[in-house]
Amino acid sequence: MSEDITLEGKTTFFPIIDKQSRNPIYEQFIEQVERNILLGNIQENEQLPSVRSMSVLLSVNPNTLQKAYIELERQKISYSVPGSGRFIAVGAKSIVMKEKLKLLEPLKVIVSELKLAGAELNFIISTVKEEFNK
Amino acid sequence: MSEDITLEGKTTFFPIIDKQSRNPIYEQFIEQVERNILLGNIQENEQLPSVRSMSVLLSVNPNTLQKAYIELERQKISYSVPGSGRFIAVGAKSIVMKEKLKLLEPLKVIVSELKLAGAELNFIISTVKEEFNK
DNA sequence: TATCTGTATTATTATGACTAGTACATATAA
DNA sequence: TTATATGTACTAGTCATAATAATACAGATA
Repeated sequence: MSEDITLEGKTTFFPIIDKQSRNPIYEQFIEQVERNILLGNIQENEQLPSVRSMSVLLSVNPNTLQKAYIELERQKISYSVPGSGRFIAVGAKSIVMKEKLKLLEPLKVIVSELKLAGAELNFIISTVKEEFNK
Repeated sequence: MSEDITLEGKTTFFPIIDKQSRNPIYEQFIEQVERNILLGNIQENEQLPSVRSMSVLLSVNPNTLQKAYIELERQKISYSVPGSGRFIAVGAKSIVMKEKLKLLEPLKVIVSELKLAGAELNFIISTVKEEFNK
């Protein structure tokens, strides 16, 4: 979903945005930042590309990216220094990890729907195992 | 999510629509029809409420419901007889069951994201078991 | 015949995502 | 100091989709 690039001397990441997707661009962007934090591609206190430079890279309006950054700020995943730049917060990874655990809820919904559709427990579990060990 | 009612002598179902939801009304409606088929609340060849009567029940525009019905038609879950009414197709339940198995894909996505977030396999599996046996 | 049913069409409204343009204050480096 | 890059804020406009509104027509049935 993304590849590393080098930008102005700072190693960073290059999100792939699908403008045709039903998911809003700003949500896709947040998703990829979080993903790269988990992957270790983005470290604490590392500087993120500015709204303006990223908007050029992705051919996306700066406001769209600012919206994404504001949401990351709200979640304490990054912090901004006016005039200086935007950085990954200390503890960002653990915050993302905790947030991702909320995926257990949609997981439960899917399991209950699969059960209703007649899927067997062992079938679901083996699917989970297979995917996990991939 | 829904409760049984009796309408014009025909036992049917009464979908609960959340107009504030991000999910379109017509998708919510389809979801509940499918759910009630799986639950056995709607049988094969059973007549569905007409676009007009259902629109009154749900305080929703007839066109919105027609859109939902057309999609159910497309999936061969129901069929319509102009002038007569709309009915659940033979084999509808098995079609819905097959369709619901597509939920395995988002299930896999969630599992891989949970893995990335550091969740352990046994933790995921016990969550699945717990939900399944609920 | 009256009334129910599905079907089709056009127009309008509401909302959210996105874009466009501008402005201003702060931090940093030349 | 000055120039430039940064974040921030604001207003307006575009675009697509969902939903509504209103109407019309044809088939089935009591």
